[in-house]
Amino acid sequence: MLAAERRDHLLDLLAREGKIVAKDVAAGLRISEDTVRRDLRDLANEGLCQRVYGGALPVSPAVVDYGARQTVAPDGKRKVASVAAGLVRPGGVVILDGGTTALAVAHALPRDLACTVITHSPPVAVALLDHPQAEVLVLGGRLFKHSAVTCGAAAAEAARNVSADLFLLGVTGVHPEAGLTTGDAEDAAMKRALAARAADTYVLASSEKIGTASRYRVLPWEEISGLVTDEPAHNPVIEQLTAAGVDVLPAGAPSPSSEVSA
Amino acid sequence: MLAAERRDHLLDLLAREGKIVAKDVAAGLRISEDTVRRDLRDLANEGLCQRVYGGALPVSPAVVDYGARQTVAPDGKRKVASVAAGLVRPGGVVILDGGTTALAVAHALPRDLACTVITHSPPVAVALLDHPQAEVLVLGGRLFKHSAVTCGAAAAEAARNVSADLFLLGVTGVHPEAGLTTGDAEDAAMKRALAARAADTYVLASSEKIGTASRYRVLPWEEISGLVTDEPAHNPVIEQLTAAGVDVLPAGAPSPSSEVSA
DNA sequence: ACGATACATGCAGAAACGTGCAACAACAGG
DNA sequence: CCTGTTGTTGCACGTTTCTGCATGTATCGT
Repeated sequence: MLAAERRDHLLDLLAREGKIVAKDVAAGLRISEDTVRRDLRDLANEGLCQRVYGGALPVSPAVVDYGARQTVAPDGKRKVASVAAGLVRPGGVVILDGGTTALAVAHALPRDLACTVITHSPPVAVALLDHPQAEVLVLGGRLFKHSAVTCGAAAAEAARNVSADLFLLGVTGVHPEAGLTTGDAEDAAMKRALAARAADTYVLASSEKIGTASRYRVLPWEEISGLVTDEPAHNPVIEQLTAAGVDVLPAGAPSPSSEVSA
Repeated sequence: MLAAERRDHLLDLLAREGKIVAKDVAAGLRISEDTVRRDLRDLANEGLCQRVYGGALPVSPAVVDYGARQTVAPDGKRKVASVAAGLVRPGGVVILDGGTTALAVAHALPRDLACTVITHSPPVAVALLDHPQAEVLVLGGRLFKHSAVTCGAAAAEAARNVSADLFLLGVTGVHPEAGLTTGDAEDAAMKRALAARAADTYVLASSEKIGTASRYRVLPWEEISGLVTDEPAHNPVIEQLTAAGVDVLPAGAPSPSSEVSA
C-alpha cells in the first residue's frame, strides 16, 4: 500500500466514521502504530484532522467549509445512513432516493466500494463523483426543486428501464396506519416506480420521522422489506411495525462492543 | 512496446485501479523502474496524475472537486459566465453544458429569471435549485465522473427529445485548426448531440483554453454561432477566429463591443 | 499514586528516488 | 550508404524518504 494511499484512507475513514483510532487502523492495515501516528501527525499539521490521544477527530466543522453540509447532518441521520450503506453489497446495484438522508447514505458509502448506484437525485450524483469505483446512473426528468429530485413522466419512464437489488427509500412520514408518506404526489409516484424496480426496499427512517404522516401515501408496509432507524426498538411505533413483520434494523446503539474493551 | 502505448497503459491502470505502483508495473511490463518513474514524472507534469512515493495516484480529488472549484472560480471564468448568462432570454430555453465554466454560468443566471434550462450536468442542476423561476430538465444517463456529466447511449437518447434556442458549450481546447476539442470521446459525442438540438451554439472559452487542443474534436467552426471569451480581441488566435466568421463576444474589458458586430 | 497505554525521538535497514552516463535505435541530410 | 543528431532506455551511483523497533517520557484510567 502506498503511503499516500494510506493517507487518503485515513481521511476517508475520518469522514465516514467521524473518528480514527490509531490502534485499530494499524491492526486493520497490518502496519505499525508508529506509522499511523506519523500519518496523523502530518495530516494534523496540514489542518486536515485534529489529533487527540489515541487517534484523531475531524477538524471543527466551521473550518471545513468545503464539506460543511455533510458534517452538519444530524447524528441520527448519520447513523441511519451508515447502517443503510452497509446494506449495499460489493458489486450490487442500488437505487438511492433523494432527500437529505439518502444524501447522507451516499456520503457514507466507502469510497472504494465497487457498486452501481441508480438515482434521480442530482445532489446524490454529485456526492458520488469522488467514488471512483461506483458506477452511477442518473435518471433524468423535470427537476422538482423542493426535494432536489427529478420526477414527472420522463423520470418515471427512465425508471422503467432499470432494475436493482435494493432500493433505499427516503420518506417524510412513517406511521403504523398511514404507512410511508411524503409531501408531494409526483414525488410519491416516483418513489413507487422505483420501489417496483428493486428486489428489496428498505426505508430510511431517522427518529424524527417515526410516528408522523404526510399527505401522500408512498407504499403500504407489505411492499417494503425493512426499515433502518435510530429510534430505540422499545418505541411503541417500532414495536408495532416489528409485530407487523417489518424487518427493523437498529442504527442507534453501537451496543455489544462494551465487552471488547473489558 | 511504444512509449506512447506505455503511457496509455499507465493512465488506463490509474483509471481502473485508482493507483499505480511503479515496481509492479515495471515487473509486469518487463521494463526498468526508472522508465516507469520517468513516465509518471511526465504524466504528473501534464497534470494527468499525482506523483507519490512508490507510484502515482489520480489527480487529487480536492483539485478536481467541483464544489471546491466553483468557489474558487477564476476571474476569467466568472467574466465569461456573466456574459454568457446574458445570452439567456427570459422565457427562453437553454441547454447548459457540464464543466466548471458552465457551472459558473448557472451561478451567474439571475435568480428570478424565468427560463428553461436543460442540462446533463448534476452539479448544474444542483446549482439551479435556488432559482425558483427556472424550469430545469435533467438529461439522465451514465455519470462520467471526470466531467461530472451524464453520457452514453441513454443520455444521447434523452437529448434527442429536447430542443432549445441556445446551447452554451464548454470545451477544453479552442484552436484555429483543431477546432473545438475535449478530452473524452463520449463527452464529445454528447456535446455534438446537444449542439444538434439547439438553434444557436455559443462556446464558453475562458482564456486558458484559447490556442490549445485536446484529443477529441467536438465541432468544427462552421457549426457554432459564436464564442464568449475574456481573451483580448487582439490575440492572434482570436483574430483568426473573427476572420473566419465566428461571432466573438468579449468578456474581458467592459469596453464598447462595437467592432464585434462589424 | 500506580500500571497501562500512547507518545516522541533516535536509529538502522530497506526501498525509492534523481542524475549522469553509455548503449542503442530512429531519423535526416549529405 | 554513411554519418551525425536526437531521443529513449537501462545501469550505477549517491541521496532522500520511509518504516519498524527500541528507548525514554507523557498521559490516561483506576
